[in-house]
Amino acid sequence: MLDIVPEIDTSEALTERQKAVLDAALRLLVEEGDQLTMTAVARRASCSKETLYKWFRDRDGLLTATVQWQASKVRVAQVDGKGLDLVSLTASLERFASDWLKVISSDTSIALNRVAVSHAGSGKDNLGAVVLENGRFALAKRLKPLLEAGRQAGLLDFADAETAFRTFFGLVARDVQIRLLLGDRLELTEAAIGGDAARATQQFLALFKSNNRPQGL
Amino acid sequence: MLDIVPEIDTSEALTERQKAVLDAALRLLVEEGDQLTMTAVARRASCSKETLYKWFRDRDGLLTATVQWQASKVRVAQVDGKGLDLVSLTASLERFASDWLKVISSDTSIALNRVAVSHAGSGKDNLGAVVLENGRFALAKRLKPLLEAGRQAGLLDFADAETAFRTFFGLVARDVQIRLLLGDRLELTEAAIGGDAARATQQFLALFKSNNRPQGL
DNA sequence: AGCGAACCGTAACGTACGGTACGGCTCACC
DNA sequence: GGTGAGCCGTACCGTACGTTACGGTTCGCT
Repeated sequence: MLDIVPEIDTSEALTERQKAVLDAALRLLVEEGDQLTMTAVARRASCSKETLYKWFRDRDGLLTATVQWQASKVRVAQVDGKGLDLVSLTASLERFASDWLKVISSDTSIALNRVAVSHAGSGKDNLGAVVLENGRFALAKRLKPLLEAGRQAGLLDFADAETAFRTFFGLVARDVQIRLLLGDRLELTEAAIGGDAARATQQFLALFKSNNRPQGL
Repeated sequence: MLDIVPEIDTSEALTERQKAVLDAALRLLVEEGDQLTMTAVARRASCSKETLYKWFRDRDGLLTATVQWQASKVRVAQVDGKGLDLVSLTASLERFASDWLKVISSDTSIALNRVAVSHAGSGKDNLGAVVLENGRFALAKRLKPLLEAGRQAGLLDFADAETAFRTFFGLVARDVQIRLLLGDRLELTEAAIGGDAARATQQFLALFKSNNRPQGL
């Protein structure tokens, strides 16, 4: 009995019950690491495996839905470029840096990235793409308008917003994400994150501030 | 029949046959992704599973030995700080950056990091620690003397070598490693790597060159 | 030549897990 | 009150894989 299974509605239209199931999957993923078996999810969510398969088609569908459900909950600040000056630009950049560090150092992000990395190693890479789309690329989409606004306002000087973004990304994240993914203990206190965000922002401005461009670039 | 199994000699004293087995495991890991089953390794290496278990105790031991075997083959350039001037410092930094980009973008590194990340998610994190030790921390151990020499020579100005290293790391790697681990196609040509290494080095020097320190740091 | 250790090939075992089937319960709707 | 859809709990199936066991073969050593 082969049936044409409709595409899972990956972005929205989740019932409250389904959200609760995905929350349970999320909690399980964070707590138990890779032990995200269908049986465990069903038990944790107090639902049947049959329901999981009906709602999410298969294990991959459940994982994808879980990642997207988490992504829909995490939204970093969005800013507009109205009346931008150096002070507000600096504050916005620091905010972005701080938000991003908080995200990538959260247990949830670590767990989701781990499962996505594992998944990317085994053929179909949809999960990794979803994580990237909702993580690094979503951040770029939100940060680039700010960078462009900074350039329009004559505060920043760069040739390519993508390149500028990647430099900012590197200055902020450094070795944090890979170390956390590899299991390195590296607790980031609120204060440490604030300091790192300020440092990365100052370094970024030092490299890209208008009329203050360092030689050799 | 319980036997006291001696600790696996994790660093050296591998017979040629054992090295050949680890090479086979490495090739399999790169080609087949996470399908590194004991059966597949035995078949690929033309040895018996019994031998695998005798030599490496269990699957974790085999993975660990494989990682260390690969690490023993990859050695980035080491430099000494004799007669250091800005030109040679720049060249050395570029060399480090280029080597590191080549390493993290290699199929082998990606495969090993993937399996280590997966492993870190499931309890015992030894593999992740081994990868970090032979990757990011080994790089730091080799780069820091150069940075210190640069400071001694009055070329660089920084308070903490670790912090300076992490900034360099961020400027070089940016989002490359996480994107590759998550399955993003991102082929780095030889030329692109060279350009990135030069850019990262210039940015690093702009931030840390002596008497040229940007304001706000 | 004879012996024993090491190793190969393969079969077998136990278990874990993805996926399916089914009986029973709840509840909205007629 | 009847009915049917949706869901829970659980048993079940097939398979993949880690690990062990074992017979046969090679090979160095005496």
